[in-house]
Amino acid sequence: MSNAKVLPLLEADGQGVAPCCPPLTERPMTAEEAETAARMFKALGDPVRLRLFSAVASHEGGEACVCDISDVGVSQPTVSHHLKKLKEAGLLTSERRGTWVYYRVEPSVLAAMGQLLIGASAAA
Amino acid sequence: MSNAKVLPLLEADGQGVAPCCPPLTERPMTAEEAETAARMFKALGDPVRLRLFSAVASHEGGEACVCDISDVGVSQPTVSHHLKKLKEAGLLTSERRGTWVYYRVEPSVLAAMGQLLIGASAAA
DNA sequence: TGTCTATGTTGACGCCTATCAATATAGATG
DNA sequence: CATCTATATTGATAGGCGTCAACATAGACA
Repeated sequence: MSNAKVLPLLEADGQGVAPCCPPLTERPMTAEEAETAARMFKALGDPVRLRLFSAVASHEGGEACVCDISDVGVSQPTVSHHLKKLKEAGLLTSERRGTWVYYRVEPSVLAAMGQLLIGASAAA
Repeated sequence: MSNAKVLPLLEADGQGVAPCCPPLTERPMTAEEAETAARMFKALGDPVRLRLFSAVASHEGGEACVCDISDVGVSQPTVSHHLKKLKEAGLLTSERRGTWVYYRVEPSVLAAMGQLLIGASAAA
């Protein structure tokens, strides 16, 4: 039941997800939209988290065990802390398989963020 | 001489600009790449800054006077502070025209950030 | 059950930052 | 020059956050 919650940037939409906000350039964001979207940008606003996220996103299958990505120059508790933040921001999901925990990036989240910045582009 | 400096995410490339980093999903980012890119995400990671940025980006001509966008629920010094941060992050440039100061968004920055998230997409 | 490995949690510490009031600066205009 | 408006800077304060050591938890395996 680790990942039952809905991603902050996205809203449940049947079986898929839909972006929360219009592109940045379309109209001024409302306070609520900004609150939601900023949470995600904030999550990527730390160099260590960005490296962890990139490590997961670029790993084969779009998922990686913590042990595969934890070589980022900080202590193990700090890695765990950052992965938790990325999870809370809706950027990663996790699943335990035996001894290891695997983190996975939701492709639609990347697409939604991209649309936020650019406008029309690839959908998940 | 307000905007002589080069944008952090981009590198000077003749008269244009080129992205600093490969897409997040291509390979794990290096520490340096992450440091650079995180600075920009961090700048957008505050709700007030995100609203200010969106207000400028969505304004006609891609630029706006401070007086046009400062209705975001915080004091005038705070608005000024956030605009400065966005400028330091390379997301906005500013120019004084008479009594007013106009902020402008660099389109290539949006494209670069989008590429970082999605991969191939629109170039400036 | 005991032990080992992998990962998460807690508590503490120091730094960063968002915010505001007060003040300063720049340009326009009288 | 005096004054008004628009924007920036300064200084102070409170809360957030990144980091680590110490400890806790969860599976695997003997």
